[in-house]
This record gives sequence, structure tokens and C-alpha cells, in this order.
Amino acid sequence: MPEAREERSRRIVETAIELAEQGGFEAVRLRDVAAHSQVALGTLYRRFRSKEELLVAALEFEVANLEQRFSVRPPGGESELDRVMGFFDLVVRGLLRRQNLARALLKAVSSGDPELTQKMAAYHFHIERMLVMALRDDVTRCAQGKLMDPAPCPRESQIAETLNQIWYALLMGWAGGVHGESSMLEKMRSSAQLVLRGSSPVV
Amino acid sequence: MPEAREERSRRIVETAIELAEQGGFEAVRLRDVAAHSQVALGTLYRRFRSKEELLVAALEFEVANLEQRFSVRPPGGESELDRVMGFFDLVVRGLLRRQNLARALLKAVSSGDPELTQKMAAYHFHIERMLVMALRDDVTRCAQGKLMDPAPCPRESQIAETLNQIWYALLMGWAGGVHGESSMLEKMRSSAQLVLRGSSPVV
DNA sequence: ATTCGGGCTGAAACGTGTTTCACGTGTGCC
DNA sequence: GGCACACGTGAAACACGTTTCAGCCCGAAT
Repeated sequence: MPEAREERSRRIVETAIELAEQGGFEAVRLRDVAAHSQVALGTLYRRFRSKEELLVAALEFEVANLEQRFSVRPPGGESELDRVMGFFDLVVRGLLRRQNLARALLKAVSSGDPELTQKMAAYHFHIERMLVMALRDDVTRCAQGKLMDPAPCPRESQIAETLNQIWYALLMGWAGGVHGESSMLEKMRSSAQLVLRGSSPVV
Repeated sequence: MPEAREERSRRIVETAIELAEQGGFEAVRLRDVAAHSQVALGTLYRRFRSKEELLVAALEFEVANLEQRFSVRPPGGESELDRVMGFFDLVVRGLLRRQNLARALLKAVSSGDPELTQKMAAYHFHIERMLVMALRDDVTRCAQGKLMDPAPCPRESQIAETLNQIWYALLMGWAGGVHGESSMLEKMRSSAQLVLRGSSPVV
């Protein structure tokens, strides 16, 4: 019964998300997750090799959600800067609604576990894809999961990668309490301005 | 005996660094650290509230070292880009010599512990200060620990902050195995180019 | 010299991530 | 039906960060 297998994994991830929403990273006690998902601890460990891997699966889930919202209502705006910042606004709204969850997922993704390399790369790939779409203004956005059309040009890739790096660092700073969400967005705007100004924009 | 107090803390941090060099974050077992430092576990916990705090203290130590090396032989170069990249080269050489330690410290600093906010901010402050100095070409570098003269102008601060954000994200990617050190430096160069090009440089 | 108090010690205990294992259970195959 | 086998289960055990506590030592104050 291969679908029941999926069903279990889904329940486990959902439980993890619930617990993380309520009490953050530490509140996701794997014994609780297992009990709440009606699954033995060993089963949980068969699906997810570690707490981090479980939370990264939760992150994938949430990123898929974000992509959904993003493709339904792509941030508009006159300039590249406006659209890009529209994207970050969208993300921040999601973060603020569930800060505990956000911090828990950030902690998991930044654990540096070499087992998670693939997943981390995939995460960054998704963010960068949305950033490329935000850079473009055309209505022909590609649906999530599909390849972009046309493929990102080197300039787009470079900008998206750089913006993503900056954004990641700002998220870490936010999670650690170095700056609040408004200052995070301000800093992102300044940095994005800098990057976009340096990219010989297609006027 | 206030100096013995310092002595103990120093021994503890040094032990932590040794163990981290050998086996990374997990190898820093606090029982071992305590035993190796000739100190009771409770004493260790009186000085450092957590494993992360201990490793962040180790990070401060290493950053002081880096600043030392930096001020002794500041990276030269014709352009801002060259000097900035000289700085990152310096850092990477240090990283490569002790990869386990580097990853352990990165893991600690990215733990998102709100108790460490202050220390994290201080860390970023130090890096950004060195970046501002690298941006400048004048020989009148200020000694470590002193204030800069003249104080960083807004453009310098902005660039240094942005470069630091990018660098931090790249370090995380390196620690997680997303990219190797050479690709990290390449990416840093591309991003730095972008940022510096967007900053209306003082020709 | 005696007493006081703060810090150190050694050791035990607790919580939680992770592993292990003996045993059951359902499923597909003969 | 009976069998093989992969998977799930429950529970115990282990590792390590963290906390707690009772006793000791040592310098300072009286």
C-alpha cells in the first residue's frame, strides 16, 4: 500500500508543523510527533533520518504553498525593485503569521547537516526561481513545477542568486533577533537597490 | 583571584577549539571539554550558558586573530573589488586550514539562539569593519579595537553590510556542502562586482 | 582564630534526539 | 492455505546537553 505510506509521511509533517507553530523548534519533540501522528517512533525515523530532515520536509511543504500564493497573485510593480520587494513582502507576511514555525524551519535549514545538501540546494533554487519571475514583468508566468520559459538569462540568474543570498542572511539575522521585520525589509530594499543598480538594467 | 577566573575561561575556550578542530561541532562534548580543561561541568556552565555560547566565544577569539592578521598585512589591490576579494581570500585560507572548526563555529553562530543576539551583532560588526577598511586604500588603517578614522560613510557602510550578508550566506552554503570553496569565492566575486558596480564608486 | 559566603567540585538526575531489538501483522506469491 | 518478507510497533537503551545539589575550600571580615 504505497499510498498509505505517503499518507503517514504527510501526517507526520503536518504534526511537526503544528507543533512548530505553537512552540518553535524545541516544541517539536519527536516522541510527541510520533504519538500525535499515530505512528511509532521507529517509523518516523524510517521516513526522516533526523529532526532536521523532518523540518526541512516541512519547509518544502511551506515553500510549495508560497509558490502557490506567488503564482496566483504575482507581485506587481513598475520597476524590478518594486516587484522584487513585493515578493519579499509576501514572504514576510507569511513569516509574521507564524513566527515560531518560521524560526524552527530556519534553524533546521541552517543546521549545516551534509545529509541535507540536496534539499537546501532545492530550497534556494525555488526561491531564486520566484525571484527571476519577479524580475520579469510579463504575464506569462510559468506554473509552479514547470520549467521557466524562457530560461533565466545570466543576468537574471546572477541577480536572483545574489538577492537570495542577501535575503537568507537577513532571515538569519531576524531569527536571531538582530533585527526586526521592518528593519529586515528596509535592509533588503537598500541591498536590492544596490544590486539592481549594478546590473545594467534593461531600461 | 579574578585572574584565575579568566585563566579558566581561556582554557575552556581553547579546549573547545581543539576539539572542534579535530571532530567538528559534535566532537565538542561538554563533559570532555570540562575534563580536558580541568574544570567541573558546573563551572563550565557558570561561564557559558550553553554549548553555542561557548563556541561563539571561540568565534570571537578567532575573529580577533583574523583582525590581527588583517591589520598586519592588509590585502592590497588596485580596485575596491580586488581588495575586498583579498580579504575574502584571507578568510578562506583560514577556513580551509581548519574546516571542522569553521563549520562548528558557523553552526553555533547560526543557531538562532536569542541569548546570542549581542554576540552575533558584534561578529557582523567586526567583519563589516574589516570590509570598510578593505574598501579604502589608504595606509592609515586603524588598529584593531580602535574606532575607524574617519568613520565609515553611508556608502561604505551600505556596501560592507551587503557584502557581509552575501558572504554569510555563502559560508552557510559552504558549510552545508552546497558549494566548495572555489565556487564560493567565484560567487562572492560575481556578487561583489554587482554590488560595487551599483554603488557609484569614487573613481 | 573563627565564621561567613561565594565559588568550585563530583556526581547524580533529567530531557530529548537517536538507535536497537524482539515481536507482530499484513501482503503478495506459490 | 501457507510462506516469505518487508514494514510497523512498543519499549528499552544510549548519548549528550543541561540542571541540580550537597559538601568542600579558601579568602575576607570580625
